[in-house]
Amino acid sequence: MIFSTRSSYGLRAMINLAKRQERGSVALAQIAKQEKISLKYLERLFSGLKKAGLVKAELGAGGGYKLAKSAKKINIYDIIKALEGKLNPFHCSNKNEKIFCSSSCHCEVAKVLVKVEQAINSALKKIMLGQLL
Amino acid sequence: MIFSTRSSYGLRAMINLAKRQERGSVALAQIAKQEKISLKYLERLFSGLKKAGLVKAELGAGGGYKLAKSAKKINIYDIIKALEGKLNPFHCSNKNEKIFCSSSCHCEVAKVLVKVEQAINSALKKIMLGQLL
DNA sequence: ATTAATACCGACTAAATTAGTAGGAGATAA
DNA sequence: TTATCTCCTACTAATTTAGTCGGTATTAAT
Repeated sequence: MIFSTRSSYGLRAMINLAKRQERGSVALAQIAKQEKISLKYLERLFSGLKKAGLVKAELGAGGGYKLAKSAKKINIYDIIKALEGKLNPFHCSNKNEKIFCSSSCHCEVAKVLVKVEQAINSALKKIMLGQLL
Repeated sequence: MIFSTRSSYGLRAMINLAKRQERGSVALAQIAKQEKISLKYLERLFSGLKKAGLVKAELGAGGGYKLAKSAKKINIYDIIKALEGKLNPFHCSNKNEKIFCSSSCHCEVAKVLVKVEQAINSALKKIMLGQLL
């Protein structure tokens, strides 16, 4: 049971970006090089971060990404959610349900699941990007 | 980011077992049938649960499994750990490390990771199998 | 205008993990 | 002796994750 590398890659990239955001937008190629992450893969991760409204892009030469708001106001929960897509920690134990259950399901296992989900979410929501710099 | 189906299957099976443990040991075939889980797959899950000291097996005809101790004293954390093998929520962001980092790593990402790990673990440790019956 | 640097996009492939199957061997109660 | 169990190892299938490929659109600088 783990977050995928998307989370560590994306978090590292966001930290990298946040550290340098005064100097205007930063090209992904630079971050990719520094953090030793595949550029193409980073591009895809940032597409998600942009959709989530966490970063803004500037197109063209000299362009790049910058944080959409102050690092102090960016929640780690939002970053990881944008990167992972979903944060529900369990498969629904009802095999017919292809979706992940959480509050919608009322089996015994769901009782555990809900607690874990709440614990993860509240832990993540307490941490702001700014605290990690 | 999810627990694998091992956790839901295993938890359901343990709950099933706990509910019937007065009547002596229960054959996995029964649980598999009731919970609609592949017997062969359940066997493998229970092998882990047995190694972790959570259940005891009785061999031969009329045999089966029973809880190694009272359901009230069995921690959900221990069950899930036995089922999943590992509970570290992140890949180490240091690509050279093939292992999962947690307290051993001191990068910025690890700060997040440690909090999440603690949150999950303490949430799981608060729940006993007996509470889910 | 042209060029170089950049984000953006979709389709594909490779690798890893998870889920599940197959075919038994060994133990024990009936 | 037989049927019912756990237990074990090796395999295959399915799914997810990681990463590549090849390009388009946009913009700044020359």
